[in-house]
Amino acid sequence: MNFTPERRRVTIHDVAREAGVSITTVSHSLNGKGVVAAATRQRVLDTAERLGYSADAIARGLRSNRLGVLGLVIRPLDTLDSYQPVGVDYFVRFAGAAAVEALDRGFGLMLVRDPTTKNVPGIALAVDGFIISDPLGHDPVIELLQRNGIPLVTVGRDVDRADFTDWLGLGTDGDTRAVLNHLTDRGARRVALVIGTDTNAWNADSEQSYRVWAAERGQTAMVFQQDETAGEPGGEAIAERMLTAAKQQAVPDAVYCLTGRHAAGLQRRFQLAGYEVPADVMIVAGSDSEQTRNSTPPITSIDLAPEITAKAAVSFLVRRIEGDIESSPPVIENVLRPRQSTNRVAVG
Amino acid sequence: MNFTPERRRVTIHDVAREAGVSITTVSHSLNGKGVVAAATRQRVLDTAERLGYSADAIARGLRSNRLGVLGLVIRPLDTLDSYQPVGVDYFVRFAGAAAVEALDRGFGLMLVRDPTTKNVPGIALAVDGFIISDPLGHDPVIELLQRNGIPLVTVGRDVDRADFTDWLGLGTDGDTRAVLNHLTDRGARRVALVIGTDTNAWNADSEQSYRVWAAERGQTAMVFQQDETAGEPGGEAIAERMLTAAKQQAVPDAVYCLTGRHAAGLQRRFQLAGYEVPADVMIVAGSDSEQTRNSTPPITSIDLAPEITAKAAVSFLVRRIEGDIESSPPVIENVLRPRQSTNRVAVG
DNA sequence: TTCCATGACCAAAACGTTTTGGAAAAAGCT
DNA sequence: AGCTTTTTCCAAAACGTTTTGGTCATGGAA
Repeated sequence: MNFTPERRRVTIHDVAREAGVSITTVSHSLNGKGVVAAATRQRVLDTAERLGYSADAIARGLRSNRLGVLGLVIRPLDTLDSYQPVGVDYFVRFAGAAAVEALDRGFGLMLVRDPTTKNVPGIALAVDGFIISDPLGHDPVIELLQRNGIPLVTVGRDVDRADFTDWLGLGTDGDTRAVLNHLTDRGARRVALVIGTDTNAWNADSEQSYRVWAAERGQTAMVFQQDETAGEPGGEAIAERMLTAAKQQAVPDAVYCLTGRHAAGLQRRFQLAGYEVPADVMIVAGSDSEQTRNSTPPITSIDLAPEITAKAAVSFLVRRIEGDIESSPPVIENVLRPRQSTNRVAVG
Repeated sequence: MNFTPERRRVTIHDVAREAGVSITTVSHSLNGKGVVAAATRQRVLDTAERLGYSADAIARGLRSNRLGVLGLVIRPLDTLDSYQPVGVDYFVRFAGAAAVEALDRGFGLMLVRDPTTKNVPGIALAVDGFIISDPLGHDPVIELLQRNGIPLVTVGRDVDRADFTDWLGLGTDGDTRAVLNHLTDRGARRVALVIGTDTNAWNADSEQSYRVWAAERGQTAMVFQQDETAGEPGGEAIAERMLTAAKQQAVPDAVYCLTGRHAAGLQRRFQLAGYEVPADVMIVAGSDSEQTRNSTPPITSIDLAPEITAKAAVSFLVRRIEGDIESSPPVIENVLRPRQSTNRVAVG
């Protein structure tokens, strides 16, 4: 036995007829809009309750241009081309938290892949607003949404779009300095940085902060780049390059990898070459993940707190949708989780 | 500078005016519905393209009762009350894969929390259909959706609703037998089962299959139950109970825990008591997760292949929505990943 | 009494589509 | 030519709301 019953909703007309009033009065009573006598209003409310009426979201959406749905685009997943990157729990946690927060505010949350591609459902452009996580430089998605007048908020700014200010900072500068200071506190002298290749703010700002920090200390900057999709083998490859440096002097005694997978692979390769972690080289990851938690030794990481970021993003977007032009985006605070990979006492 | 431009869409009327035809003709041309001269049709298509027209999903939804959105409710997450259960990647992968598959079929995917609760956005009941993952017994969500005539498909059946047949099997019986046979092949004599407390098909069917299997072999069934939310400590607690059994005879030499977190905790507690894994006791988990992969030793698990299940669920639901009453749900095949926790040679 | 507020309600328009039931023009047939 | 069929198009209805611009009493102020 299968159920595909007649889809007959109880409409506002039914309530109006039953309560002996016009649909206007029903609408007003339910939404507290017009002026309606208390007694009448109560009668309408009761019959609506009795009939199990609730306004059709689509019809309402058509009339009031407000669907009650937020769109979420996670750009790194678009480029990763797989939505199941094993061990990367940041985005999942982000999406889950965003969904819950949206629900709490009376919105649904729709996951959407790059809406500039063909075959994207029309509904994508009908949502009330978008959260774009980690946009690329000159991101065409932002372009498209702006052209359609759809409110949007990004998590991490578009590095090539200085005039767009509705973004939440990721606290990248603070994080980077926290990591670098943590490392030098433990005696690191030559800290290298490994970033990804996506043109997003996380990569760009981390590099920028690192270079400034290095310059302040008169240290030569050592920046390596590796594709986000390369995973642990990508980390190994970078380690390979570091180890085969021309002069032994140039081999770093601490490495800050933004992604956890690079960090895990890199640490393994260093160990294979006979380096002790943390004694000979210390490792830090910019994003906590399964790999950082479970490497041997466990890798010190920034816990990116996607739940907090997601909540903030939803709340910020909702304010924008509701016409709050002023409120400025909150600043996200992340926390450094020291683990064994940097558990070394400072050397005078 | 903030962008909240006027949200003025180009409508079907604009296209009609520009092309010098009626809106009927535009609609027909675009949807290939009526009969329209090839030349006219092309002209309409061109102007639509030129004006960047695309039909408003809401208006279309109102008229044709079809929004282009699927709803996804993951019941275990409703009971877990947190959407960020660390280490549980099954549902994230499920949601991601479902979103992608839905997109490929021209649908959006909306994450929804238990829609029977208050404060759920009206849009939830306006979607074209629902996927309910792991429904509870007599699940009120199913009840609600059926009352509203919304097509739905469940992943894992509602154990208390025999008349509802639109569900995808999880292959639980096959999985259970595969695990149990794997264990006896390696010499297990007293296999215990640890299930959760949710009244879903996974728990129920696993227990059922286990009991039948035990009866077939004349083995006394040892079934333990532990709350899903209890996590690793919950697994430790169960191990505690096993170890303090009245007679030493009753201590199992192999344990099949459905959830990875129970398995990890249980294994740790056994090791603490001086048991060697897999020599003294073998452990298997019914759901691969971070904990099973990274325990010491790594725990043999069923890889639940959420991507395949999700794809199948979406495809099944879409067929239902499109009125295909016949097609019967596909059967999911999962795979057992042997790891060190059962790496023992059989004892004659 | 006349006038003007005010309170309570409602008819109709509007939102942007799809679809129904034609109508007008063209073509074919006898 | 007269009739029927086919082709091509369109006006209007419908989907279920919200909102606009009223109408009609009622009551108080002049």
